[in-house]
Amino acid sequence: MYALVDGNCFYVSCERAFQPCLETRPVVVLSNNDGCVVSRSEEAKALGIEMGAPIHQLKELVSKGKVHIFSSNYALYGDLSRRMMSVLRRQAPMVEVYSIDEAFLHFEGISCPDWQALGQEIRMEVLRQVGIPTGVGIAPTKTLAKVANHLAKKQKAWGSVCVLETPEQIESALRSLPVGKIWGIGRQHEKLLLKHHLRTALDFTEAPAAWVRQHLSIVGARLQLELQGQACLKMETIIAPKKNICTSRSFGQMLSDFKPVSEAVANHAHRCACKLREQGSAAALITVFLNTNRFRPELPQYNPSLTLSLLNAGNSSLDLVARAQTALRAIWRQGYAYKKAGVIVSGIVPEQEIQLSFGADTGRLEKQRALMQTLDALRARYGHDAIAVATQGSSKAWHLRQERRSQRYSTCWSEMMEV
DNA sequence: TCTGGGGTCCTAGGACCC
DNA sequence: TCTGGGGTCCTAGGACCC
Repeated sequence: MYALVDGNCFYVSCERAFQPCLETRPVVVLSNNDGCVVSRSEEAKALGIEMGAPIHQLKELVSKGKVHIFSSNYALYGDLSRRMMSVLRRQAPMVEVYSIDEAFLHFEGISCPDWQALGQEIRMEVLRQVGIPTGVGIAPTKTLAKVANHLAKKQKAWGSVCVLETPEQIESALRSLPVGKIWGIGRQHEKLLLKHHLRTALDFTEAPAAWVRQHLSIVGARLQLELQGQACLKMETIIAPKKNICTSRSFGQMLSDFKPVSEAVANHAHRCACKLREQGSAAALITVFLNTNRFRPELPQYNPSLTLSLLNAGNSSLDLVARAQTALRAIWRQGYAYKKAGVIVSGIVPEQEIQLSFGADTGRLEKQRALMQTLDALRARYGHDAIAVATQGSSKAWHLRQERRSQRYSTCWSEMMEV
């Protein structure tokens, strides 16, 4: 059996873990730049606040003090996520961390007389040790565990745990689930399935396999088998290195001058280089892109991007920042109000397998590697911003809005809660 | 006042090889 | 009457996920 455990409105629950007085209040957490709603408490949903709603649509509720608002605090959420995962690792022989707030547990070869009780125990353990309420779905395949988890959240009477074990339980669950709610069926496929009168997960499960294969590709075929109880999706317990890495941010305000945009791009390139070194990779390609504000169609729009190759695949912050600056200068046009910039690195290879160009300056590359090791050691000891490439600047004109961030209670000495 | 930031996988089609 | 039969690699675009 597989279990899917996920944190209820995870970011909101992280905030509540340190401010229990918000337990029964409407609470939302905003995206980066305090842009739109990315997490809502049940009470906030009841007020009609939609997922993804831009904050300016909430102004009335906010001014009347009807909803508590937080900027996102990824240091806090990341840390509570790690703690939640470590509790889960003690509950099951095999754990796959699927996202910041979800994990699959696999009980291979284990027969349990009472899955419902086990689910409750897992729930209580996470709640007791981390303070995060969760929902638990247990079933014979990952996709069915997702279905069970969905039902666990909907049916409060089940105590946030739902077990689908017998064919009767599975069939009745699938009958109650709209086809678009299946994990792996998105908007486009939902539209197609509805057009062919497949309205519930059960309809989809019983559709002719050849038809599914033809219209929804191998992915849909697997999905169907999973819903029929045949496990096709494996547990992925080792984290594979990323094949693309992107760092991008909207600016706190629109920017028309080169300098602050160039500082932002330098910061993003440096972050990409750090992420590459963290996973022991190097990149052969770097892309820089800019966006004007797409929500202001009356302003001139310009959304350029340029990909450059590196002479040798690398992960040095200095090299990547320099190459990103070259790309930025090539696409930069004066006269636009820019809203966002980003850097993507791709063509990723393991650090030890870099194919050097003919006549590469290996002495210099060796020096750069040593320098980056020192830089990373300083960052580890004194914080991410302890040392920077000069091009990153210090004006911070491009920085995010973040007006309502809570304290980094669990990762920062100076922000620890005092009792 | 004023809309986020990441990722993956699959397929079709073009270009190439013998 | 009527034009072979295999392959690989790369990329763009579309679908999906959190």
